[in-house]
Amino acid sequence: MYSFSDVDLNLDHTLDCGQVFRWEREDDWWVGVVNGNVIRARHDIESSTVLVDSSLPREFIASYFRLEDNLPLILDSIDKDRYIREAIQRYHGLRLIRQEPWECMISYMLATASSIPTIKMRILRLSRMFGEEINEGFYSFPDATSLADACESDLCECKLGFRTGRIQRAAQQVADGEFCFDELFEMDYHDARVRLMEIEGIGEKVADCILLFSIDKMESFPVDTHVRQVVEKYYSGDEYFGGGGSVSVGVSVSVSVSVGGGGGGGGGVNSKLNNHKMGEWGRRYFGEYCGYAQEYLYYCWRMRE
DNA sequence: AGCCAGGCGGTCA
DNA sequence: TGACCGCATGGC
Repeated sequence: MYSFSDVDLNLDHTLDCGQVFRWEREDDWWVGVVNGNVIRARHDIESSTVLVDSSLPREFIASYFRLEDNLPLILDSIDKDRYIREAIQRYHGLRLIRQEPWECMISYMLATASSIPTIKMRILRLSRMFGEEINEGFYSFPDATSLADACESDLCECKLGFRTGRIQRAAQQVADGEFCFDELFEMDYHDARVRLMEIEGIGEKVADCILLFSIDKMESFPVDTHVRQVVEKYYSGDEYFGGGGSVSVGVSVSVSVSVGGGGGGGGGVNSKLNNHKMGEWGRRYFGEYCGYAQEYLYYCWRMRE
């Protein structure tokens, strides 16, 4: 049992916000399957610490929850307006999680045009069918070889819909070594994104999720239907779409993005951005930690009412 | 019954 | 480039 004291980590927000799919809350404990292990975690209110029950090394747990991220600094750097500030205040302690890249890739390929409960169900079925049983009722996420070699009828039982073929072909590329995740860590955000999008079934949104949640690219800003809605609602005014992104904060933004295209400084840039342009806007507006901004906005929007 | 869900790939103008 | 469509499945 590990004890982490004085950490800005809210398990409820972090594990419920929709970035991970293999955690469930059971009374006071969060129970999840991570890298082939069952992990239990809960807050101890009295001592204001996070307790983690796991046979994995303590350093792994700290890395998984990204405890090395300087959350106050990050949140301060994305605190650009009253909308994001509301989300930051309401869900303070939400941290990005450092997922295993292979599992993250398949999970978000499965997430296309699906609700979160449906995604969780698909991953559960895949794990039960092709993973290893850890404890009673808990199954590891299947490795690439298992999915690459899966027979068609078994895979079809997992009800992945039109994603079935994509998943198996991606698994074959990973199993063959034709696709290597290690290379992505060496690339910058844009190059790694292009590389991921060479895989059938990975577009801009899925690539951004993989980069943000498993490849340490916090300058990634995934635009899905929810983010599209929240940006259209709160950020449609000209004041958010003018030139020069950085307002305050001593963090220099090194994310180079060309939004212009035509017209230069003309107004009306905000009219009906497509998903691609909205991603570019998000990266420029929120800066190098825009991935955190995206996640706070996403969760806040999903929890409205 | 019809629409939406952490979209993508293809086509057509 | 922009708009539209089909793609399986499940929840409301």
